[in-house]
Amino acid sequence: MVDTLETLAGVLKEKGFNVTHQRLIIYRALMESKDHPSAEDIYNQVRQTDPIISLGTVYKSLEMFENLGLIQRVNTLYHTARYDADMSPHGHIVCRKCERIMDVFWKEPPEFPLNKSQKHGYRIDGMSIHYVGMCPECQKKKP
Amino acid sequence: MVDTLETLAGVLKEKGFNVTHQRLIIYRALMESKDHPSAEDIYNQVRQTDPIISLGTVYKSLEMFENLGLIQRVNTLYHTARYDADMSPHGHIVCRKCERIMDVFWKEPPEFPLNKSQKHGYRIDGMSIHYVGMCPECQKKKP
DNA sequence: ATTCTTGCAAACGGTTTGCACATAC
DNA sequence: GTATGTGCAAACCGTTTGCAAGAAT
Repeated sequence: MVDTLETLAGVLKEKGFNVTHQRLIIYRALMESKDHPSAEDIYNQVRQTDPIISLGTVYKSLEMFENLGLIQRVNTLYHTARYDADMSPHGHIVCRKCERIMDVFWKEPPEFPLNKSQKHGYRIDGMSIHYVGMCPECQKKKP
Repeated sequence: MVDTLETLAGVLKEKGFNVTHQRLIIYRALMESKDHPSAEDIYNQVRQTDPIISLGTVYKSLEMFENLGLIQRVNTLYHTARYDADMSPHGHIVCRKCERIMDVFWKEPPEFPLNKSQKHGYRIDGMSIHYVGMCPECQKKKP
């Protein structure tokens, strides 16, 4: 996560990309969100202040931020991609019913280094830990 | 993973589902595959012996097997769902370029019990560990 | 002035759905 | 004979793409 929008602007400039109003508000919406929103969630959020922004722009900006390593997509088993501006090491718990996602933090983030044979020749760039379960609200509902 | 197709038939009967030719060959195709195929991969495989099977049936059967806990969907960040008949605890390495998936086994499969505050009230049903990287073939290609 | 970016709308692709016919039991 | 499952095709929906108009530098 970039600490401030000024830092985002710095990264964009440094890489030769323009600093646009849309990129700033999209990044801010994700940074201020705590519930791992989808592209459409972000779109609905930013539309409140910029009613003519397009969903396509949201997708293009999110893809760019991800390529720059500023945000991550969260791994779920479901149809819709979810995003997270928090790049510190942490896991996720996903509700199998409503797909709500919560963060899991550890005092010491777990590490699972792989040995040579486990790597199968891959270069490893990252690791994620992911729990599946049911959130408190969905546990109360009838099946 | 169910050891044999006879066991699959047993599970289906026990739950009140019919044992059909299609379900048997779909499960077998997945069980015998080592590369975490997509629904369409499985469809192309079973079509070789049963040319009039439909892709819809493949999807419906896979969903049923997943609900019965006989197979799992593999967590990738990409558009297409991938399936695995191996239900023993293991992780996956996914190539960010070609999306090839390899298994990761440990002598002692890692466990990460969560404490009360980490669970956020969720009931936890499972955990998965997931590496992102680049496979040997894609490392050789130019970007 | 030039390059990059946006908004729009159509296209795309994996998945789901509805239903008449077929199959398992 | 009845309930369940299949094949087919259309619908669905999140995402991507192409391009003319607009904004950033």
